[in-house]
Amino acid sequence: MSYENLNNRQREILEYIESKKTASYLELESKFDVSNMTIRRDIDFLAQEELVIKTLGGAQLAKSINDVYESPVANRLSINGAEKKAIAIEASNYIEPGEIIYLDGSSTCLELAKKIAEQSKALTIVTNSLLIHMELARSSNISIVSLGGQYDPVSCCLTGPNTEEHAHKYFVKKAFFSTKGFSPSVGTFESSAETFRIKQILASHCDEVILLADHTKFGQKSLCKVFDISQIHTVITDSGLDNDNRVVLEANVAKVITAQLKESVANF
Amino acid sequence: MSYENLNNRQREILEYIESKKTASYLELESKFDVSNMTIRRDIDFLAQEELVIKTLGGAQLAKSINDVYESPVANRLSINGAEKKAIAIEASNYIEPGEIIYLDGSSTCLELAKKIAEQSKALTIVTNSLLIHMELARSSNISIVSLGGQYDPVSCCLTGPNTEEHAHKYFVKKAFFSTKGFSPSVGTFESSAETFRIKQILASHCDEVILLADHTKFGQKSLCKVFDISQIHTVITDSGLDNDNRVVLEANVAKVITAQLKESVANF
DNA sequence: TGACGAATGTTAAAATTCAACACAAAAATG
DNA sequence: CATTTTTGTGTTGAATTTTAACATTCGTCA
Repeated sequence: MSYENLNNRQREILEYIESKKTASYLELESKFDVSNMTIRRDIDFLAQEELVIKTLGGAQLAKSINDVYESPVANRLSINGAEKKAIAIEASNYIEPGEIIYLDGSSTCLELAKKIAEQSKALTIVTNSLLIHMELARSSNISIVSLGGQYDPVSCCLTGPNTEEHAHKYFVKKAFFSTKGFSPSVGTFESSAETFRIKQILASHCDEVILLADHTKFGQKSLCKVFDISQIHTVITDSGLDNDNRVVLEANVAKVITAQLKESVANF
Repeated sequence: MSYENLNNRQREILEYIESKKTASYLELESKFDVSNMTIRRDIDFLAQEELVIKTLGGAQLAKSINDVYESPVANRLSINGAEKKAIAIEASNYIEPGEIIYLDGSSTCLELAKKIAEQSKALTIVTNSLLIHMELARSSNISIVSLGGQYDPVSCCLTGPNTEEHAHKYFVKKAFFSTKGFSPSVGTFESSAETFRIKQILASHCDEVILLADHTKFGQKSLCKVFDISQIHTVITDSGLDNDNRVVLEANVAKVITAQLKESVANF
């Protein structure tokens, strides 16, 4: 599922298919100047990973929720997929039936939304992410509240002043956020200011601010600081976190939950 | 695309593939007791309609925007599909580049949204329908504004007091509505009061109220009246409308646009 | 009835897939 | 440093699948 399994050629083949929606073996053969069999094996692999679908003389894009999912957010999904999934499982277990929850529009929260939709807890979920809304809409036990506003095609989220105003109306028990970068002594960082205010509003309208941050986020800083470390009640991370960061983290936030990663990211 | 093109066997094959996600020609051959070639041609047709994807020895489900689309609204799409498509084409031609538009959450407006997404007019579109939002999100020329609020899984729309409050903020040039029933002397009717207010608010916040009503809607009344005939500026209907209704309609609304139905619903 | 068109069945040629083996380069081992 | 092992790639031909062309059946309508 995650891109790190792919070698260069496979990655390029996937990108090519992503751009053209479909490609023939012949086409790819000459484009990459390798034998038919090699392309064939690459496609076999990509098909196993469910990234493409094999057709007669070639392959086409698989993406189950086609167009909307071809968003940058969806692509980001594949990065550190195992960590995000593990964190999403821990996070979903941390949610009690009946609770009112906010999910922000990050790829990690999208994973969490998938887990939530699979379970059948009765929940009320507030979100400004179209992708999360779509995932949750599959489950009949979930009452969904969307913050309206201007749609941002890059993040697949609703943003802008009207979203912010709408956000002021809602109060939730647990608010889940992800982040671009996280310093366990300083706080969280984002590269754009787009969703800055919405995150701030919801953080001040909840009982518990929960940060989902896999170990690769630690130490990364970015353009603007969103949350001060003192605002964060709970952090859910994965077992890949090094000890130095863990010590600082545990000193600065009230609760740390660690999702256990399986040793190998097995492809069955 | 719409189910009425399909014969019984094709419909059953599709249902079978929908339930099993994938099927082989062999499997289908014996299941329907026809020759390999017949199944093959059925699958070819279903693949042309983009309902399934051909794979080596069979086919698998295509469903582009998977699960959410299995909603009651999406199913309603297939009813009078030809009429709705024809009306949607007329309606999309009636929209000028740069305009600000409202689309309500009906199946006819969803068809219109598809047509709009296919074209590349730069538009700003306000909607409270998740399905319409998803369709429009495919096009990069469209600025989408979502009315937030409580998600209603039956209609796939956002409703409730917060949606209404949000709706008060927006003013559009043309507002497109559909309806459950329509009397050309009285007005429009809905069977539920859910979206009543939102429709009313937008109708009072636009320059032009446009009703999309295929000929089957005429004469149908229902639980509650939404628009008085005097509120409606323009009606787009199809050529299947009988003369009596047409005379009354033209006497009561300023503009009537008629979408021409093709005699046969040809498969190319 | 019989001519017509649409849907289905039959067949064989063409194309594609697949599995087995061959080979070379890179990595691991002693 | 030579060697074994592993990994990735190429080649081949048999097996399978697809395709196109033609044959047949069925129902409809003059």
